[in-house]
Amino acid sequence: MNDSVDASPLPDLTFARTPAPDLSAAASDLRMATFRLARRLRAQRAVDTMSDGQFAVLAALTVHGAHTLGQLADRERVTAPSMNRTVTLLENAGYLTRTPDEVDRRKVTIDLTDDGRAVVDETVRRRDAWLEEALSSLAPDEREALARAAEIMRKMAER
Amino acid sequence: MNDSVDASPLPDLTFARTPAPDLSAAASDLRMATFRLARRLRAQRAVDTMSDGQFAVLAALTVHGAHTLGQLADRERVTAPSMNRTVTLLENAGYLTRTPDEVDRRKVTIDLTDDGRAVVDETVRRRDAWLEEALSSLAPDEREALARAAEIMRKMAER
DNA sequence: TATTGTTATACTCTATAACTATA
DNA sequence: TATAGTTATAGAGTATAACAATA
Repeated sequence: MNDSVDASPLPDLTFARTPAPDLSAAASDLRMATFRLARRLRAQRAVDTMSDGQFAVLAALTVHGAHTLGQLADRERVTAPSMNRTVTLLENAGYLTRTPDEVDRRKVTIDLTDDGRAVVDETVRRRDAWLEEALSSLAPDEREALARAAEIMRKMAER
Repeated sequence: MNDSVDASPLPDLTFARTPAPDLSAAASDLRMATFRLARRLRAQRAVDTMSDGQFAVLAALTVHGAHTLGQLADRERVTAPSMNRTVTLLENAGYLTRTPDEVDRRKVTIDLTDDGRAVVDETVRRRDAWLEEALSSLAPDEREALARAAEIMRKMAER
């Protein structure tokens, strides 16, 4: 276990707020709810010996296709040596492959193996299975409220 | 900088889902929205050289008061030696104090210093300030939808 | 003996600096 | 010279095992 799945990296802080009572209470509530649900979701994973950072690489390859090392490092906002290490671990585990670029021989193309794809699929399946179960036990109008909120939250996150 | 503030530990995966189209699409949307907003919020912090794990300790002390080492380790789901190391770093940085327990002299009481409290306050202030700003630019009915959703999300996270 | 905290040691993930190969 | 990737090295965070002090 390399990863405290249900720990609290960012605890949900309930504080008395001072300015603009309506908005600030809403902000605190939304912050707490977001962190708690994210933590709960993060606890669902397919290979629980895999770190978030490793899984993020597999997921990026799934969503955006093959990358060079530098592209992966940029996307995940880590340095090239850090990404290199992560990629090496994933390569050794059989989840991805490194292939020299035929055109520019300084580059390597990194892509998922079938096993790597399976890990991503299974993790996503577990997370959404848990969420679907939770959603199915809600009232229809509650589900609708969440659907609406999800759209707004994504818009906010893009600010 | 010890911490990739805006990296993507758990990328937002958009997949074609197979079963129960309504619920599964809703689940994917909510998962994505939750992770994105959480990531965006996490990027707001007072001391950007402080890890999430260190901040979590300060926040726990703020919310729940003084702890023994064992209590902190249990709360954050790490081992006692790990927590001991984190506490030592925070103690050296001047954010908390260790005091031997007068009654049971095996124990130590760990509590915030004024500096530690200031870090927590400032981080929470920044996060909520960002959120308040974002909320204030929404339509009133959107804010209402988020408020309702926050309540439901908290309920779901407790499952 | 059991509990609480600490130290010893090791492995992962991160970084910066230096190096190799290629453009 | 500049770029892409890698290797060398070090610090932070995690763990398990062993130890010291106290109950």
